[in-house]
Amino acid sequence: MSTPYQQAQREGQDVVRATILEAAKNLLINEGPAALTVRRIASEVGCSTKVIYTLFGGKDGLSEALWLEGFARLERRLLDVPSDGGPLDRLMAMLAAYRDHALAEPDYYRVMFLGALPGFKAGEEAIRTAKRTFGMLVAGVAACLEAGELAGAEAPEIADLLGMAVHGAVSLEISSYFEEADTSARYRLLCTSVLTPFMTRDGRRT
Amino acid sequence: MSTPYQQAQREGQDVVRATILEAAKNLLINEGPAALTVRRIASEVGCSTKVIYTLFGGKDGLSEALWLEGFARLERRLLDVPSDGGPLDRLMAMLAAYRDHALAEPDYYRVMFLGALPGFKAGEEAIRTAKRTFGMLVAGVAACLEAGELAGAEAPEIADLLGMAVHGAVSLEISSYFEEADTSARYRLLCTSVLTPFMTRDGRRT
DNA sequence: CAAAGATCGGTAACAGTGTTACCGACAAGA
DNA sequence: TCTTGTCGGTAACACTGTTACCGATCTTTG
Repeated sequence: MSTPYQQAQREGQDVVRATILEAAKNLLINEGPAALTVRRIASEVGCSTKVIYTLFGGKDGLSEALWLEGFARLERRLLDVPSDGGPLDRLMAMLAAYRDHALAEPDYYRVMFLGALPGFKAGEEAIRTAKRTFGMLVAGVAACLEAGELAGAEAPEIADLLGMAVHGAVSLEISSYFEEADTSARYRLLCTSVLTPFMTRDGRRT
Repeated sequence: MSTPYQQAQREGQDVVRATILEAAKNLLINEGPAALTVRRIASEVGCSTKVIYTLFGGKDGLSEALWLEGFARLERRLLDVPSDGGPLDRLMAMLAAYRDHALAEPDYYRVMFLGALPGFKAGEEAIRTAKRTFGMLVAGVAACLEAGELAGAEAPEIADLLGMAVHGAVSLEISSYFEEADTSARYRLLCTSVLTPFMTRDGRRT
């Protein structure tokens, strides 16, 4: 029960919503999370702050939209990882892609994992999305288990270990806690170290 | 060249400074980083906001004081780790103490490593303090290398790996990204996994 | 077709935040 | 004693997220 006008209006609102979100994304990437104020975004798209409140329900809604966008980008990046070679090679490539993505757009990583948007707490849909993205890592580990290149624990367990280590490495690197140049080799070393106890003779040969 | 009055005044300022810092610490632990506003702290100790600016030079100065306090607490905790057993046992105990401390006072950990105080960037002294605390971990690893319980890399390199993994585990656990109960065992598993590639036969026997 | 009702959005305000200009009170030095 | 200077309280400024008001526009009704 909706007139064509209502439908058009709703579509128009979707366009406006997308435009606002686009402005917010540019602001986040170009000037960092501190620039993400309601007034600034409104002035960027040339509307009043009220529009953001009716379309996003406040800054938290906008924060959640950016959160989801960040995970969507990460997911796209992980899906782009080629699957030449064995499952273990692919898993390592996924871990490398995770770091590359975080370093390429660190402010998204700050929004997703470092609480860069003060006061924002992820809602239900956001958490489901995060778990789905993390599931790609679990699947990568499961493939290695099936192929016999890893063994000794369940896939979620190993994926948890990888997730923790990888997150620690990336977040410290983003915060520039370390200052050495060869961070990439150290990252690879961390990943292989975590996986070593689960490597079979088959896997080690690779 | 200072009159007794000036000295007394300076000591009095030190007392006031300590009082304000105490109020800030209580506020941080009891109500979290969001409650740390200049006006709130001033009203807590019953003075004007101006005092905080003259004694700390703004909120950043107070943030840095809290940061230093957090590292001091962590350092005390790490120094309390008993040294019964071999160096590797002690290293593992230090890693466990690191997590215990972070989980016991998570808001301090948020201040130190998760940027809970928006806009605050660690200064020179703060970074030196952080490096000194991290040096305790390096020393723990070095002891293992000397005792022959670890081998295969330099102490700072292994300590970096441990630091990244441990930080990732703790920060994800604080953010309650995982929801399982047995996080302690998983943490131990992560630590041993990272160390496995560097364990000698001697170390493995323990 | 005109009038009543509803929804959207712009203006301007409110309650917060960090920060500072002003100004009175007090002690040090001439 | 009088000037000088420092310290601190008051009140403001610029900024934040958020919302009450109110005019404009569209839908529905008589």
